[in-house]
Amino acid sequence: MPELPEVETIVRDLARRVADRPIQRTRLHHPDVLRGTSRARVTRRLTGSRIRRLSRRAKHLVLSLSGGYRLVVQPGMTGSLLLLARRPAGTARRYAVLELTLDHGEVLLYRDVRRLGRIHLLDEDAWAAYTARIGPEPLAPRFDEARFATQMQGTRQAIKKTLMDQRRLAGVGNIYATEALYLARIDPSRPTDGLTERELAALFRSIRDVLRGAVRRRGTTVRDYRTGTGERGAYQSALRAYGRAGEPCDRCGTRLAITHAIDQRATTFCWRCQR
DNA sequence: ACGAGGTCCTGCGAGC
DNA sequence: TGCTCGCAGGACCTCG
Repeated sequence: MPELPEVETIVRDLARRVADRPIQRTRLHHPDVLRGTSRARVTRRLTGSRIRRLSRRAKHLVLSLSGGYRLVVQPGMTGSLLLLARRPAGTARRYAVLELTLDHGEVLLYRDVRRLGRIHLLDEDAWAAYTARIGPEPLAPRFDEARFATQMQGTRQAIKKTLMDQRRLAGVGNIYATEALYLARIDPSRPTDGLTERELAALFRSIRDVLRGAVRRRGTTVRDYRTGTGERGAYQSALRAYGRAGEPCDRCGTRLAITHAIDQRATTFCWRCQR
């Protein structure tokens, strides 16, 4: 669910508010989200340490801790991170996965309805290996057309699937891949290695435009996504293809089509303007 | 190297 | 109203 713009929004909302604060207590309600670590290890490393900073890498939230460890949270489809004045009670406690009690009784809460999200606890070396497996950040100042073209090289799988491959490009998921291809007027099922230099350039621009626009509007809330302050994003009203199957294309009026032929994921597109 | 399909989970809306 | 079915923003795995 949360793709780059959603995770970026959460980080912008919360980074300053959690930086340099102590973790006084750790409550892990669903250890099944842990990967490569155990409840005991997580509790031991978190409790009594301090949050140095909260940042984003691709679609992942990164909590850097004193002591050199990083807690990496992949929100998956339905995860969200919230800073609360006190422990959640009643229905707010439902779906709580990890509760970190900070000072002044405030609680940093990770909740995740479907629990497809994952949590890793990584030391410096493990983090280096983890981040090395992820592709470049599309909004980084140094990321340019040439780098994008290089990342897309050497595969004939559908361009939409390549865009969503986190090893090739960081942070793009189903919504923004769909939108970027619509804006660039490229058929999502085209083999990646068949795209011209010109088409790749158009796609490079549309990816950045779409992601920047979505960050500006604090993300897309289809259902579960919430910002770091618990609000809904606003980019859903700016979507031009995703979720609009059956509606007219805003360029040519043709009804937008939907297919599940690419990686079993919903893809909306205009068969007339996307070639 | 690639595509297909299963797995992890729960909730929701559609249709009967 | 209550049931089942299919689908949902992600990522990992195996198999052929």
